[in-house]
Amino acid sequence: MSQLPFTEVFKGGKEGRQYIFESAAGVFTKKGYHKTTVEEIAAAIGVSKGTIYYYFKNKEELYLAIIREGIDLFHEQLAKAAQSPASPQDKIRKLIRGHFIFCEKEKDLVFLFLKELGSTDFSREILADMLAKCLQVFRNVLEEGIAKKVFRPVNPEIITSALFGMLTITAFHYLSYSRGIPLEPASLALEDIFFNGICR
Amino acid sequence: MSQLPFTEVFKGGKEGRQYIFESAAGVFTKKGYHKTTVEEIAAAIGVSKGTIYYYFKNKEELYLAIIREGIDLFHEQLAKAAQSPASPQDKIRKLIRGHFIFCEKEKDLVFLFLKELGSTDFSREILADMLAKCLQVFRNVLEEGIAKKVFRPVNPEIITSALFGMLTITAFHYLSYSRGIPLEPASLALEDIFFNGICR
Amino acid sequence: MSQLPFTEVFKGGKEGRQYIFESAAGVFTKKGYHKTTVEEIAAAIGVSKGTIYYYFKNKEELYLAIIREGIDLFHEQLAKAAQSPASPQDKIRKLIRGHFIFCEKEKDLVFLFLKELGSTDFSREILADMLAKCLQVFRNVLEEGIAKKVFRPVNPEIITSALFGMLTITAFHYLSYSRGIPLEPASLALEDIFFNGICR
Amino acid sequence: MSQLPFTEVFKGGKEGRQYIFESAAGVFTKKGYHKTTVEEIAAAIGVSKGTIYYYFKNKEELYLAIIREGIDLFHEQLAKAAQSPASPQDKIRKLIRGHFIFCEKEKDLVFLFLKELGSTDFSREILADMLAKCLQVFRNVLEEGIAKKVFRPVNPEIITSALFGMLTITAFHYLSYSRGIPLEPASLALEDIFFNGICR
DNA sequence: TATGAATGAGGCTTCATTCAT
DNA sequence: CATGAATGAAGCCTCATTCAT
Repeated sequence: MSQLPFTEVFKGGKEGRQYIFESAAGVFTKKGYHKTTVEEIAAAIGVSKGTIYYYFKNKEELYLAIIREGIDLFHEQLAKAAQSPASPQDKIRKLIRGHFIFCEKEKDLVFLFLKELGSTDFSREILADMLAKCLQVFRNVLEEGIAKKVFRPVNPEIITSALFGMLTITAFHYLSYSRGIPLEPASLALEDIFFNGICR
Repeated sequence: MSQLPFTEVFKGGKEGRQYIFESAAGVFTKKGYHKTTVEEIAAAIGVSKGTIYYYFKNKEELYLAIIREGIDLFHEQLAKAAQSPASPQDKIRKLIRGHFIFCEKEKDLVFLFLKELGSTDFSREILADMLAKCLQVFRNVLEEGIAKKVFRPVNPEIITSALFGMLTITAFHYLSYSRGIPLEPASLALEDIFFNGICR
Repeated sequence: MSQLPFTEVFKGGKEGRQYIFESAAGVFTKKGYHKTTVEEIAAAIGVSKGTIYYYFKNKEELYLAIIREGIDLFHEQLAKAAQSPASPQDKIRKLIRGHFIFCEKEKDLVFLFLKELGSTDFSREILADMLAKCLQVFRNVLEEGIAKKVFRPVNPEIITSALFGMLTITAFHYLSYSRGIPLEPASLALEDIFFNGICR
Repeated sequence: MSQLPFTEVFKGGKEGRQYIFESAAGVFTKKGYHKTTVEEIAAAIGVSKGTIYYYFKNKEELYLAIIREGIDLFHEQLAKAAQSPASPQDKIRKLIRGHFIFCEKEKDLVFLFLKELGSTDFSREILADMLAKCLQVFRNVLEEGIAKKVFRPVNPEIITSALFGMLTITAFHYLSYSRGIPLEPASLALEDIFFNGICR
């Protein structure tokens, strides 16, 4: 049974619900929500179908729990990058690298997120969470830089989503072709553009 | 650009095409691929279920046709913006506005695209199409600007996806909260950042 | 495929819904609601499971339709007996015989009704219908007799349910042991008791 | 009369028995046999699911035990009413009141009985018990009255079920609309009809 | 004696797809 | 060209029952 990287975050006895939770994530990310059957999840974990329903109300609840957990993990990584007592620029640099590293490591999860972004199914409020929580980390750094006058007084909402979009889509661009993200060149290029712009 | 088979049946020409988009695409977007039934699509278009299968091999082909058609439409808009005999900077400006205008107008399609981006289902090669065709428009302008030395010699692949991501995620950010995109402020802000960067 | 007697009431082409309706009744009455599977119904009719759902929203709707129809049939029989231009006593006599005849002929249906009487499942309002509509027929005759002073001025609500109970439970008593109802003796005995009482 | 195995566990004796009735029987009655889960019963009683299976072979046996116990309780009440050294008429009067009082007090059980009456499931022989044991009480009184020539020489089988039906359905009529049974008026009315008939 | 985690058979329902008309 | 009745495979979920502790 494959373990997703991000499952490492759960330490201690993998009892019941937790155990299912982690294993199911792998299956869901590999095949997507609809193509994954509860039977497959059960088989992958090595328990019976009934056991899934003993711990989770239904397939959807299990799925949402995984999404939510993944977002928390992502947020955690970003927050860590932004917490250092560095300059705003350096924080941005760390966020860029942290973002790429997370995307590379949790590729499956990232695809899952992207799918949910456009979803009208049920996880729209999850999306709100994600944009709210994770974008906020970027925004805080931006606003700090503006306050410290190292950044120009831009509209923080717009520029936050712009920065986040640069990173996300670039990461996705590489990942979707199963190429690795060229961590240093890409990070440097995006820093450069974001800080200095493309014009001479 | 391919015409959907029964486009002409309904009012003919452009109108028929619009008709299809506003019905089938709308339904798919509102409920997602899996939650949308062929029956609903048929009802939305105003034909019977059998008719769908008369023109399309199956649900998936219909869906892909819509995606493809939407991408074509998007590409068309971008290409138009890039064709003008303007400076690279002005072309970028036009692309930014064109991107936002399209996203605002074809909101449903945009959500559909996003959903597909993360898909493991079947439309991965569609995604390739999209990124290839549409990103190429941006890339051509970038490379033109670099060649003309109005832009710095950046890595075109990375910066193209960065620019595209800025636009896409910003548009999505506004649309997902059902706010309209603030066309002029957002366009100006993104131009400014992309051209000049955030640092003083 | 067995035909319930009461299905004779439906003349004309047994199309779709009607056809399923009638055949399903037989299966339901033989095994009861819960022990009857949709698969069995489909098999009994000779159609596929999907066809059931093409015509009925779900198992329950199919069942309720059958119950409702049966009650209507019962009410119809009673109403006919009460419509004759006879004396109240004669109408009572006819109602008694009509009740017994119906119970004998539609034994399966009667058991179905009884089961529903005590049900808390979903058909409680059906029960209300039944008691309201069918008891009303008895009550009208009673009140007519009271008005014409051939009956004593009893409480119509109580005596109606009493008369109805005499008939129903007596019929049930015989049917539940798979004995036929002794039509004439039983009818005469109940008439006699109801009209004259047991005391000398 | 059998004691439910774990009756004594809970408060012991009569109270324990009441406890069982008010919990298990109550749950069964509120939701019906099939819609009641063993888990709910266990929760209502305040034990774990396993405990149910420690004392009862399966759900059905538990259910039948409750039915049987209820019938015993009912029979007990009737027998008490019929044991007094009163006249046959007075015994009938007492049976009528006893019947109503029981129905009012054990409303849940009565609904349960009614449901079983129409059942094709498994408790058909329970029904036989009930009709046999309880009807016999009425019948004994009737035959005593006939022998003593205070009642006319009617067919005891038919008239027993008739009397029983009058009471049962009238009680049910009131209970099913959640109205209380009007004890005195209803008792008097049924006595009157049963003794004297409706005709002048 | 009591528990509750685990099971797995079985039921209901959905819906993409076909095909005779 | 167009229909819509009919299908049946496939999936989700329930819940009575078991058993190790």
